[in-house]
Amino acid sequence: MPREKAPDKRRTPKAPEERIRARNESAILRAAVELFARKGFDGTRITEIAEASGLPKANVYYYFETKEAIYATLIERLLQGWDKALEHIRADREPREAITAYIAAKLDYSRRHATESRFFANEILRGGGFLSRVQRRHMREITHERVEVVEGWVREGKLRPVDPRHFFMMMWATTQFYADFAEVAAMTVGKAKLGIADFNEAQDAIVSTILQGCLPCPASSAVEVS
Amino acid sequence: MPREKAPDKRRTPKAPEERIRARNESAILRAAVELFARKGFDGTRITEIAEASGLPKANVYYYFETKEAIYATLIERLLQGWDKALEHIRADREPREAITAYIAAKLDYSRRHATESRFFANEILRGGGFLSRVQRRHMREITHERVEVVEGWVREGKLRPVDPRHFFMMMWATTQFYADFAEVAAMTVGKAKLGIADFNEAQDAIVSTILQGCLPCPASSAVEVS
DNA sequence: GTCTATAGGAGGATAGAC
DNA sequence: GTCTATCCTCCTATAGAC
Repeated sequence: MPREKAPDKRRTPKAPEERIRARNESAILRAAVELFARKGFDGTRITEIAEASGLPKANVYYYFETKEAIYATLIERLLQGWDKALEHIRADREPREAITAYIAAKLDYSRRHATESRFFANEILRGGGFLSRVQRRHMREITHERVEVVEGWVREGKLRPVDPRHFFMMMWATTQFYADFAEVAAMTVGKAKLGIADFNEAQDAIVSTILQGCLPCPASSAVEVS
Repeated sequence: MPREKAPDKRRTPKAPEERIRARNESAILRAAVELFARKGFDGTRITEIAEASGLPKANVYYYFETKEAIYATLIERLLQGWDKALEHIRADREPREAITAYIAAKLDYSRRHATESRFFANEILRGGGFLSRVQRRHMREITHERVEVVEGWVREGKLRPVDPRHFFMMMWATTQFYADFAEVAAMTVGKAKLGIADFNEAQDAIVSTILQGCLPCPASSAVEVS
């Protein structure tokens, strides 16, 4: 059983230099996403990223060739998680459950990944020019798939005849708001900062309004299900 | 007949220098709001504003002391129009009409003043640090007034018992989306750019879903009123 | 009111010692 | 892998001629 190459310690997944690299890269990206979210690409200085990640500026350049490279890495990363919440919208689920789960998942994302959400919002405000054609295409396709699911529900009479694309955007916009416009949301609920209780209240309000708004009326008499 | 001072021409409302000033200031502000909306405060260069407004850079400094001054002027201007759409939410109106009018007005604003909307969105993403205490206070109060109107409707049983603050934000977020995330919205409806037809479709979808979602169920059988 | 010129400083990026 | 020193560009802002 003994082998001449590395005894058996396949446990340590990486060499020490690799670990340093991983740690520093992640520190840079964490700092960068925050800054890009607040000040945009052009407004963010490499010096700021360096300071916020606790590294000298030259080290940032050691790990990432340019500012664009940092930004592109973050965009790529973001889009990898893009499909997550959408997966709840599946044709084989009942609209009520699927929609409830989707809204809950998106609100949860807004709460726990507010910075990433704002980073993306900033990129869209910028005009989305950093999104590659491939990435745009991916977004379009993934969205369209889910719109078709909603269309199916409408055809089957499981949903009132509402334009699926705009219905979809309603859920999207509403949940995103709590991340991107957190200051406004906090102001509206009358607090300095949103807490988990506020997100729960938001979820109740959104889910109940949307469900009532899109489910066919006959079923709506049983709306206050547990 | 030569007279030394201008004879009787009180017609021109302003002296010629005043007119030049008005024209140039407005050109600067128009260019600036566009750039600030896309790239944020830190990301926007005075040079760009000068180029976009067709003026030499030094002239921009002649009309506005600093970049902050331009930004502050735009913020102030924006907040003056802040209350407009909210005025539809009045206690003496029926919820159905008030909500319909509010959504229509906000969507109309999103369509016709998308840049201003995006400028504001950018400021919020920035953290809202350019809003003065007075301005924040104004926003808080004006919002709270309208939330109270919705609360009143709920108490009177004219609306289902939904948290008025979150209900309010739903309308806000949904309508704002079509300005701030116009690229995403266009992608979702499958076009290169949103047209007026898309806004009309959006309005139908949002109004019908929201009304159905918030009006008490008994009344909802008559939902397809003219 | 307009515009050229420039001061004074900050930013992105790199070279090269350690 | 780390960091100092530095190049060069570009920016905000101002001075002052026209």
